[in-house]
Amino acid sequence: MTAPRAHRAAPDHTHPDHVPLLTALSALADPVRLRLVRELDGCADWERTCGSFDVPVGKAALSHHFATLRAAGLVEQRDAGPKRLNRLRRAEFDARFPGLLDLALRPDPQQPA
Amino acid sequence: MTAPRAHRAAPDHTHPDHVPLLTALSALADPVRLRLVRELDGCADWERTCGSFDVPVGKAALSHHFATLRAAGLVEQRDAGPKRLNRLRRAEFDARFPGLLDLALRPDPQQPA
DNA sequence: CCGAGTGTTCGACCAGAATCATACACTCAA
DNA sequence: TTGAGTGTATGATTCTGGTCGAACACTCGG
Repeated sequence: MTAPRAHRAAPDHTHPDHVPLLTALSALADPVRLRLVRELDGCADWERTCGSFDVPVGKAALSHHFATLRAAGLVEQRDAGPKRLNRLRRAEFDARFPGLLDLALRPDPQQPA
Repeated sequence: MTAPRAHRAAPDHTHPDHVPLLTALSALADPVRLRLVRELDGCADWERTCGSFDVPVGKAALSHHFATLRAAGLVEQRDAGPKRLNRLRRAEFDARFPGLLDLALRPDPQQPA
């Protein structure tokens, strides 16, 4: 009857509405996180697990980056078994910071990477 | 006849078009620089000298912040006697990063400062 | 009840950025 | 030519943030 009880602590999210501008800018001003956001943008919601991203850092750092993205209101996470699925908060984040996400996702002419 | 020769090295600028996205975001993701940009926005071009800004840092740090802003294509400087006048590169920067400057200048509901 | 897979937490380390105090360079006016 | 005003450069210090390795927690399938 009841939904499956969560034995694992749910990740703490911050809604974009409550995110300071400096936090949002800092979150995006990192090459690894920018790459995560961009890669996430190419996929459907709840499609990607944390470990499925092609970034040159270890598990620990990756986990930390996702925590930063959650705190900045950029990413939402949901537990699915042992994995954790991700979703880019496009609409909410864009409502709080109009145009910023578009800017981050647009290919950068000055960044050949 | 000739224009007054520059005895002082002219500050090195970077046009917004040549600024990587990460550089622009990092430049704005700092409380002091954000304040400089905002304060500069309230004034006419070439109106403010470097020392005329109300920020809680010493001269050296302030000079460094202006160098960062120049490198990010956000600010242009011109020598005027012993002083150095500043101008916010609104149009050029907005053309390169549409909406970003507006976002930085908009009052932040989550930042009571 | 294990064991593999996934992600987090902890501690430490390191690189880069921000800051300061000091010294320096330049410009203008007296 | 001197002095006040303005900004930069240098070196040292401090602090923040990104990173890793290892240990831990949780889930699911055998």
